[in-house]
Amino acid sequence: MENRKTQIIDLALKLIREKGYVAISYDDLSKVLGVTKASIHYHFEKKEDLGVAVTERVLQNLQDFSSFITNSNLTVEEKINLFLERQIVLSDGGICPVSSLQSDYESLPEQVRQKVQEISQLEITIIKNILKETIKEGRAEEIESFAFVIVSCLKGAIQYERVLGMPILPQAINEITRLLKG
Amino acid sequence: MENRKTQIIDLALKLIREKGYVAISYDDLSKVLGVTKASIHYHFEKKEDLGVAVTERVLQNLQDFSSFITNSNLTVEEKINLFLERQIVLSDGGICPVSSLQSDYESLPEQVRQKVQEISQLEITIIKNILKETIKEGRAEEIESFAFVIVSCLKGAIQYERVLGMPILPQAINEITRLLKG
DNA sequence: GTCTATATCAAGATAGAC
DNA sequence: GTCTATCTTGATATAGAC
Repeated sequence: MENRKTQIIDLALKLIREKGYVAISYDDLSKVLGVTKASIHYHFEKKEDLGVAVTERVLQNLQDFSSFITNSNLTVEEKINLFLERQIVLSDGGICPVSSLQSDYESLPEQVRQKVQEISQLEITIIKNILKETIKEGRAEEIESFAFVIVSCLKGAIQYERVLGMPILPQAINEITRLLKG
Repeated sequence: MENRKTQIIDLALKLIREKGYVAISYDDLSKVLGVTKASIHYHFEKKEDLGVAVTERVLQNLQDFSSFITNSNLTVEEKINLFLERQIVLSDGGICPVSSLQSDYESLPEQVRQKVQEISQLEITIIKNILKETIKEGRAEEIESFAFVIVSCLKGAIQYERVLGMPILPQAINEITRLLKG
């Protein structure tokens, strides 16, 4: 069942955003899906295989977003807003999957690590390319630094938001928007 | 041996910054220290006890830093620089312990969670209090938002730095400093 | 493709000797 | 205070029936 495979990836992604890659088990997955552990092992022989599938999904989503932004006729402001608001969606019901995987980085299997690297790099590239349009006169290093600030800030804010139970991400986004205008 | 207890906390903190709370085991600790698992269990009966000890250490460090800043005659700029540079030290050889514990939040025992909450709150309070001095005319919400941005950004930058192997934290700090002046 | 059953291993934890 | 020994549980993983 190809659908079951998708279902497992969906659930794994959700649980990784809640508890992290290390903390989730085939038992967690099988109980929620109402199947046996062995059934999950059929679709993803090793946990590493599941990790690769999940990170490929995350990378694919990001690549799709990147293409959409690049091929769109949106203004720079609209592109930035989309990028920022995407983080709100991605943080619903957990932390950002990228942050979760970054935290577990040292414990990740090699193939999964490489995917996380690709994803992290692409996130920065996307916002860097958007910023290039807005600050045409800006020096390359300044654009890069600002891209680092934006991406880092979004990810960090989601962490504090979950722990403190306060709307920190929206406030951080407001502040970033203000800084970009001013 | 009271010294052994300290030694265990030191090592646990180091490994949590590398691999996270969930991923470390009594076996990891015992192997590095050259003692048995049972010996670690003597000092910290349950993993939760060790987690509490580690987070108490982190909280204590932060409270000491807070007192030092409050009772000092430093300028606002110097205080901010100290706060920022402290993150560089804390990120040496792993990610920030606070980020690591935040990522594992859903898997933490209740007592440890509460400590992580306290720590996260105190970090924000410290930078908020510093900012209050510099922007006397600033509205409270603006100061709060900017505090969120600074703290979130520092934590996120450390994550990207480790994954991408680039000096992202220094660049982010430069950018924050620039924003505060401009 | 999903199941039962089971193997293997590591983790958290405890009892009791020294 | 540290050890050996052991227990329990849960996790990854495999074999083979249906």
